[in-house]
Amino acid sequence: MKRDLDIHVAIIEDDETIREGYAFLIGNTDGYKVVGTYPSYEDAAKRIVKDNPDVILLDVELPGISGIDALPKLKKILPDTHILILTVYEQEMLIFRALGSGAAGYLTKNTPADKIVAAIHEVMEGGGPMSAHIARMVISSFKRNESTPLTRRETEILEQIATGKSRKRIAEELFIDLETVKSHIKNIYHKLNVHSKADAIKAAKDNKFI
Amino acid sequence: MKRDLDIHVAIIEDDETIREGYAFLIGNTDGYKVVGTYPSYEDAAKRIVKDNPDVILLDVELPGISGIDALPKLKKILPDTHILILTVYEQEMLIFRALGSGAAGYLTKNTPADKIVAAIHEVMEGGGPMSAHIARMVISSFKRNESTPLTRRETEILEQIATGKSRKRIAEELFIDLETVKSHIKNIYHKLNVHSKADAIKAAKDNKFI
DNA sequence: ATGCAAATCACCCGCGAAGGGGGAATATAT
DNA sequence: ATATATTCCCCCTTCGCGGGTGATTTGCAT
Repeated sequence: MKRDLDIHVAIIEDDETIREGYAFLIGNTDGYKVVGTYPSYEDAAKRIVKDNPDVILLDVELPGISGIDALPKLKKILPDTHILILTVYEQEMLIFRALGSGAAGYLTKNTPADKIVAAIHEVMEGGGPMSAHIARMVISSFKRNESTPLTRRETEILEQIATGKSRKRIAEELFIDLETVKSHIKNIYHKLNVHSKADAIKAAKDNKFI
Repeated sequence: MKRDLDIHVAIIEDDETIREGYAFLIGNTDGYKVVGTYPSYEDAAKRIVKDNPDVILLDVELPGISGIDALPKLKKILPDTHILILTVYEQEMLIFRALGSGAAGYLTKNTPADKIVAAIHEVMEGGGPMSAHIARMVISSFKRNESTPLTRRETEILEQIATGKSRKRIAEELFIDLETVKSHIKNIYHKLNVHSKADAIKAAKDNKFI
């Protein structure tokens, strides 16, 4: 029984077996209705607006335009539709690009069918479903390196430098003398073994000191 | 039956009812052993190293030293122990501070008991369990504003500026003339209505253009 | 109490970078 | 065709940046 209260789901996935498998599973779950399945972004573009899904399951490895590149385009034509990435890839770059482009969640393809249905529900409730390993990568992207060679003040000043502020402005905002700031910066450069703002920022970011 | 193969769990939580409730639930789950329960960080500090838990459930609202401040201290004395934050608060600042200090996951207290046990297991398997709403906040922290007034090239150059690179260096790395970079920066400043690097970076970051 | 690290301030130098004004020639879409 | 993006060119002044060498004070730990 399909009703209008159902969550409308669309699937963009090139592998027919997987695509129809998901469609069958989701379509036969109470409360869900599959309004469209497409083998590529190009195919989806033609019909997805009038199919008007609430949630799109999007594969990243698609022929033609990749899922990652399709994501911002889909968000543009369907701004209120939630997009769930579904992929075998767990590369950091892909994950962060997808999330930056407005993906609502990121699942790996080994996710069991019931978990995918649960994820769709979670997305509709304002959640952000992620596979365990993905969540770990996302969390560790926040983690700072606690064994920094920099002192508290040095770290603080380096953070200010990273916002593009001049030494003078940093001095004013920290209520210390310009010479003090210069002194700290010199010490930072020595510790990080660099000779410029840009290199210090890069070194610090690479090592998660800031 | 408690064995050495069990996952050793410690609980730091000031509310005795909640603390003992969790301890009972986890302790009576096969495969888990509660090795310590403490009402505060100060109490935990005395015994937690020899109790040597695999996972700590950490409340944020503790008397004395808060859970957030306790987190880096705990990571220092037990570097290989996973810490799960358990709280009623869903403030962005708290969440990101906790994750930045090395929390392995972040659960809200309305999480059902079986989900908490599942989260502990997930942590041990290298996952990063989060409550749905938390995960959403974490994900949206990555999301860029797609309606930027800046062109692609301008965004690209502004990103380079935000890394502290000089205009000359940016020109070299993008294989364009210094004058072109200057031109782009002038346009960026006009569009963002600012008159300095620092203000441009701030404006762009506030609006998630970069 | 003594010692060390952290944080503060001082004055030197040379050079390049930053910010702002003007204009103009090519793409590249739509 | 027209707009926008991207590229390049010239002018100008001010100020910031990187580096050298030093001193002082504060606070924490042994």
